[in-house]
Amino acid sequence: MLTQSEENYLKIIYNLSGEENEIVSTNSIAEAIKTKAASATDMIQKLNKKGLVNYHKYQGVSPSPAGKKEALNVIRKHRLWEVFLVQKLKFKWDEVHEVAEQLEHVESPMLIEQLDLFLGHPKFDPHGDPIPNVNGNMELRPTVTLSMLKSGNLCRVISAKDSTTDFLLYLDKIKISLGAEIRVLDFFNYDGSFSVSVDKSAPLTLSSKVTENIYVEKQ
Amino acid sequence: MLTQSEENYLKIIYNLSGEENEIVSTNSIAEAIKTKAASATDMIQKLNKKGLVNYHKYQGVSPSPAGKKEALNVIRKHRLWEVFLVQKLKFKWDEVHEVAEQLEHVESPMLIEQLDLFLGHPKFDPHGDPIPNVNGNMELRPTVTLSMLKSGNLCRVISAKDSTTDFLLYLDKIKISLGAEIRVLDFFNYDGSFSVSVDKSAPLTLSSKVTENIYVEKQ
DNA sequence: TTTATTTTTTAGACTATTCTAAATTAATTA
DNA sequence: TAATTAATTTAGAATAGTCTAAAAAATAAA
Repeated sequence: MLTQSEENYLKIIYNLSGEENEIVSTNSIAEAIKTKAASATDMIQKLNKKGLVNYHKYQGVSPSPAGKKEALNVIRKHRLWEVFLVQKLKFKWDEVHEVAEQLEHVESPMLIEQLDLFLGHPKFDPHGDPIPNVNGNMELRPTVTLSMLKSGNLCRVISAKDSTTDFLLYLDKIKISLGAEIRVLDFFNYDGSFSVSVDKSAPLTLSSKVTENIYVEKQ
Repeated sequence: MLTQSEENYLKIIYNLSGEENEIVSTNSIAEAIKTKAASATDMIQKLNKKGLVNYHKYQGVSPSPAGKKEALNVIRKHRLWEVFLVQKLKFKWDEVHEVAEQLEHVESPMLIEQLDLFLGHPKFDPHGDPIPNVNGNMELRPTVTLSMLKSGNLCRVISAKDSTTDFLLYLDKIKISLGAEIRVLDFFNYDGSFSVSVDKSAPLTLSSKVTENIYVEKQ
């Protein structure tokens, strides 16, 4: 069993390390976790003793396979909770992080599996980050925007490419929320605008600037 | 801001103290929290310094108004999460406690208000315990059982009077879950059995033993 | 009411985490 | 390559919570 602090360090080391398992500096970890380098060193050494990171004094750290597995589990929990907060509890996309930081440390495999089921096994969080499955596997970030679809296509909203408050508020106003189902009704070549129906609503016109900034999953 | 440990102590002191604000012994607190009396004394003194309990050496403790308020907030969170776990994530009524013990410490007033809204402002948890509102006010435990209703009455399931696994499994089997809407279709004087419709299902016959053990809220 | 028992508190130690300040190593620059 | 700067680690202290063992107070029993 890992402590909250250990989980946080592992998650951040994994995130900073990236796909290529690059070596991460003590300072970058300390900065990301908002603590001092000395504290980071202490924890790194603790994680090293537990076999969760690869560490060589003064050289930096990278996650070990075991540490990567733990990190992915925390990330899975974090992102599932973010989906829950946005889709079910109507949080704005920029309000979820702090709460998800707490929820991710709740320990109960059953809780997470049931939450995943309840949310319909989402593949991305509200920021478009992929959600690892129980085995730690996940998809690549979404690449299909609403603007790429044709008349008649049906899709589901994954996230916003532009995550400025202005844009999120606009989406909120026109009732386009994460998980919403959008049908493309028409496309106007003249200005690139779309006519769509959101969750079976009356037709709505969206400018090309808007459709280019909405990531969707084709149905 | 209170620590998790402080919240746990306050909750337990409040629970042991009861409606009458009785004085609670150090030993009973230690036992309830599964720790040693010496540890309980330490924490009691800490809470006393913070003005959250009334304490006199060797005499025992009781919650102060401020401590009571904090305790009720934790209890509110605990019970709302229990409802969520049972109603939305399909936990069995005896599986929720451990997870709710963790979730209750997540700090975010917005989270709890939105959760409350999402659940439809439930007044009782799956064990029939009342859920305090934001001001700490709550109803008395439910007293109306399904057996007290008449033909045509509509009600919502609050909890089970009998919480043995056997009974809970039976309820599960016949699809009577917490929050389910039950309409009384008919009553048979001969054996006291009821014909009911659960969530608009086809008629179902329930023995008097069953209807007497289901707490409901009349609609 | 004195003695025995139980309860509660204190004292001192231990773990986990964090911090500051100093020491050490690595990297950069002149 | 030597000196300077930056990054990292160690040493030692602080806080929060817990524990065991011993002391003190309250309660029960003889």
